[in-house]
Amino acid sequence: MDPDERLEQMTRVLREQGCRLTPQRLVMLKILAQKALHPNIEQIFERIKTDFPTTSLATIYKTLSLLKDMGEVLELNFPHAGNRYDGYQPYPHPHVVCTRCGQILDSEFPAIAEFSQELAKETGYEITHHQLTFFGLCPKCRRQG
Amino acid sequence: MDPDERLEQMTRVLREQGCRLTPQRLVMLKILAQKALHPNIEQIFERIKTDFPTTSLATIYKTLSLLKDMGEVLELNFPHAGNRYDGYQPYPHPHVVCTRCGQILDSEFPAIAEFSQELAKETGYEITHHQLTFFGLCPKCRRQG
DNA sequence: TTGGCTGCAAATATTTTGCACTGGC
DNA sequence: GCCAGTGCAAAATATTTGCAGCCAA
Repeated sequence: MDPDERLEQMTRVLREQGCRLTPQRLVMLKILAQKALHPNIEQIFERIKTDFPTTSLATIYKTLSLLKDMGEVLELNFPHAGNRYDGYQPYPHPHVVCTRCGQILDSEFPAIAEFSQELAKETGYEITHHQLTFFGLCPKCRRQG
Repeated sequence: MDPDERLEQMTRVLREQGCRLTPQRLVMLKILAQKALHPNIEQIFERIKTDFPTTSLATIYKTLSLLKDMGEVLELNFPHAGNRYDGYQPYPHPHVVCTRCGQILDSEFPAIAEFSQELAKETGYEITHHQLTFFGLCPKCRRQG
């Protein structure tokens, strides 16, 4: 899917849920719909402030929380790179994180879905989602010692 | 391995690294060496305070940081259950977390080691560790709606 | 004996909350 | 015009740092 398509999809869902599409939110959705960006709160904040200088962090937090609850944004918890957000692929998929520079790659590992089902059967848990992250050094940071 | 064995192992490593084994640390190691406990900072703090009421959180944080750096404790980052710590199995392994009550199960998924190597080859990353977590409801919380 | 460890307090960092005002629908 | 959304400030959390005194080795 194209990021523009995804943006349109997100705006549609927001409207359908009876949420308002403020200009601030539109900028935010544009950022989140980008492919392979994985921005953190601060990056979203800085970007929105270029268009709307009075925007507050609280608004970012509130809207992210809304989008998370609607399943339109995936929150990624990376101890080395802070929380990141992905609205382009808002479903679980593996990530590779550079613990030095914070670069993030997307990946996929189909076998995990099957394992998740086995695990649910084994443990009696109702498993709703998962998070798989690989940590290490990206090629660039490896070269820099 | 037995938790007692693991405890002995941890104390040995600490000594070998030239670190001091204070009574506070011994209590802390005993907690961390337990199997399937996965305590958070607060739980460690409360437990140590029963023996040493003047213990401060800063000490807990400092010692945990030390143990993490030595690879003797694994830090688990769970958005729903706060950071947890595992000194019994201080190497990556999957966890199943109940998002309601915070219960945590250990698991294992051997296929992931192979995938990690493939990923390293594919991406050029030097992958050092990973974290795989499944989120959902435990049997008990499922029954409670 | 002594340098790492502890504990207190203060500084940081991060996220949440309350509330009056604003503007999308 | 209504009420969800915004923005400011303050509060609540979470983690780190500095330093004086203590004690395990």
